[in-house]
Amino acid sequence: MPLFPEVVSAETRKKDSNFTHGDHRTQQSLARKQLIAQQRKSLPIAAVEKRLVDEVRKNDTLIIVGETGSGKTTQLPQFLFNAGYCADGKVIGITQPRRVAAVTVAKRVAEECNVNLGQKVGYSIRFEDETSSTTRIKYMTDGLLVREALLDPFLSRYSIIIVDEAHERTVHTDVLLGLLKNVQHARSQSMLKQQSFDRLNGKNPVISDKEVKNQGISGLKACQHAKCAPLKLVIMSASLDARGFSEYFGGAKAVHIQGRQYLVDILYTYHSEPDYLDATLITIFQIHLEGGPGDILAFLTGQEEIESVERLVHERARQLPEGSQKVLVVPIYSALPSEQQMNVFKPAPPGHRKVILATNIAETSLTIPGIKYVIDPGLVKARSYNHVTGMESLIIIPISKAQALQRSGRAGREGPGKCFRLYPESEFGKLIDSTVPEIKRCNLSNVVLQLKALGIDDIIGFDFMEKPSRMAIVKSLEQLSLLGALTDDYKLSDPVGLQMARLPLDPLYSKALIMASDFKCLEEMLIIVAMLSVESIFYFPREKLEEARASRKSFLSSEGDHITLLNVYRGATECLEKSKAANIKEKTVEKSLNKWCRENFINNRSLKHARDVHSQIKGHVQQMGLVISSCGDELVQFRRCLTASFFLNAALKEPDGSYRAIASSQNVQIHPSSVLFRTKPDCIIFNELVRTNQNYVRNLTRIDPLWLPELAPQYYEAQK
DNA sequence: GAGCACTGC
Repeated sequence: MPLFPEVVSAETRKKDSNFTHGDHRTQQSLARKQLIAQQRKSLPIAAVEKRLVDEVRKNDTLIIVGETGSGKTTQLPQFLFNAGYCADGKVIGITQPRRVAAVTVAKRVAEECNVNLGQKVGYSIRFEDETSSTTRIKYMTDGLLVREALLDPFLSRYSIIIVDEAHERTVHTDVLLGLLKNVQHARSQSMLKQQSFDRLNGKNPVISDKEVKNQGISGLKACQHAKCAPLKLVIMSASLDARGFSEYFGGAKAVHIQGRQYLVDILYTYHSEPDYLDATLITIFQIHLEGGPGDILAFLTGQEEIESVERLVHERARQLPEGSQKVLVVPIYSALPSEQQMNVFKPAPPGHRKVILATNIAETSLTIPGIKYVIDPGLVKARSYNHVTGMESLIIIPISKAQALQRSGRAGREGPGKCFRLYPESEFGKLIDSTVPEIKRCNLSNVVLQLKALGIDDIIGFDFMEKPSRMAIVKSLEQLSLLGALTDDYKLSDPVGLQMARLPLDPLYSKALIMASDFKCLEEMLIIVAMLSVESIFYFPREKLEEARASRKSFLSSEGDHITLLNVYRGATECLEKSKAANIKEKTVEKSLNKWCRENFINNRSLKHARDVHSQIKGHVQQMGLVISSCGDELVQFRRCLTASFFLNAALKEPDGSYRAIASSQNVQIHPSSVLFRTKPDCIIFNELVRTNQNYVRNLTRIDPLWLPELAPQYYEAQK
């Protein structure tokens, strides 16, 4: 029996790009069209089209609870388009928490509508905009829509905004929900004003400053003249409990759509397992020896666990009786280079069972075909943030009930499956219902800065679905003040605060760019900020650790990690320029860069990302009128600039070789990944403070302690 | 001597 997932498969995507003419092709494309029509008709949501459109018409805000496979993401926007919600050139916007989802869904819907991508149906994500003036159904990431609100506070081009996967509660989703609630209110107010004004046929309606403040929206005046029709909101969630969303939107109506998911048998252990890695290993082989065909997906918490279980599986597989089915172990986690990530999609060779060892990446981000068995130890590595110390930590915690459900669902995509929970059923009852929203677990500086830029001055009074603690907000306000982004009365400062809000970066990095303009090393800082904004540039595979280390030496700077990163970026640029000069095709240029990455143990995905960030940010700073100059070999100048920018993150060496972070008085160690791990200079500036097994600082540069009072007197003079 | 997962006009 076929299963039609909401997101198109890789095979479907391939067919998109291969579209050509010709008789055979025409026949194929006709068959494909029929298949699509058939698939659409058989989706659970197809039966309730009229009812859904009616509910949207009747309710300003509608909550849709849709299970996996209901087809809500691809179908609802088309229903609403057909119901006339794009009249007058208005757009239906659908937000997704992830880029790939926005792209693949948009491609699928364009195909279903039989249009080229970027025409009626398009998508917009960071670095990629596949939309045009004719786009009416627009898929995008939620973060992008928040950014868009900075330019158009009323989101005036949208008639409807659909927030998909709202149950994931990313920071962006939560900020967006608050923002949309404001915009919806403001737009219905503006409509009322407009209507009463039309009746009175007098002058322009006037809205007082007080009202602007009440609505917490800047630029309301700008919208007075343009007729802003009311904004419809649809919040889509996969969690079974819609109450939270409904309450937040003033008792909004919630409807439920059935999904299409095969039955998954849930099995629990009798007792708690003290060693979940060993339990995972035992279960893998129990399934392998006793279970029917089908691949196994085991959820582990990180790279280290995955690598160690991988070794253990290999060892034990050797002891399997002669002639029994073999095991193919495939690891997958975010930091793994993309070529190796792709291995999870390859089917196992004949006579093999595939065992996938994954982090949370396989919970929502990747859908791996062929999974029949899921092993779930019930744990996850999660980020938490201490607002008092500014310390981030990665801790292993129990998952939520919602996560357990999501994980087990991975076994029922293509047929009935089994999920082995490595804990007793009584433990399941003790799990929290859903994961704590990210907004309660992260540094809020960026959120606060963006809200300020949107004209919302009272952050503590802002109507978040779940309010972050007062302390968290106050700390962020303090940090932004220290960076000069806020005035004495906590308003956004001009130009520094405004410029910082415009840059899609951590506020600290935005400030560093502004500083670098004064220090005449903006060229270097652009590179550093881009490199610091991405994950793990260096790749250290366990089996080639020594080679990888030797390779990093060629980029190493004794001044620290920042200049080492600078050297890597320049090395890559040099490689690109060389192959460009050789006048070869663009594809070959890319290939030679990938080869360079492989040879130098650089993660090519991270480097590509850094290059994208670099070019985007460079565009922004140029627009802002900052001068991009280089300090050349005067790297002291650059290190002084790092000091002036990151003065809040300085640490001094203690007699025992550990460090004391000056601002928070915490005892920290240099992270072993730093090039200064052995050198241990007297005074350093760092970018990250992370607690794992110990308190670690990462991404550091050696500085002269005397630079601190000289370059950040506002902080270090007051400290004395 | 060590790196959950996402994301940004």
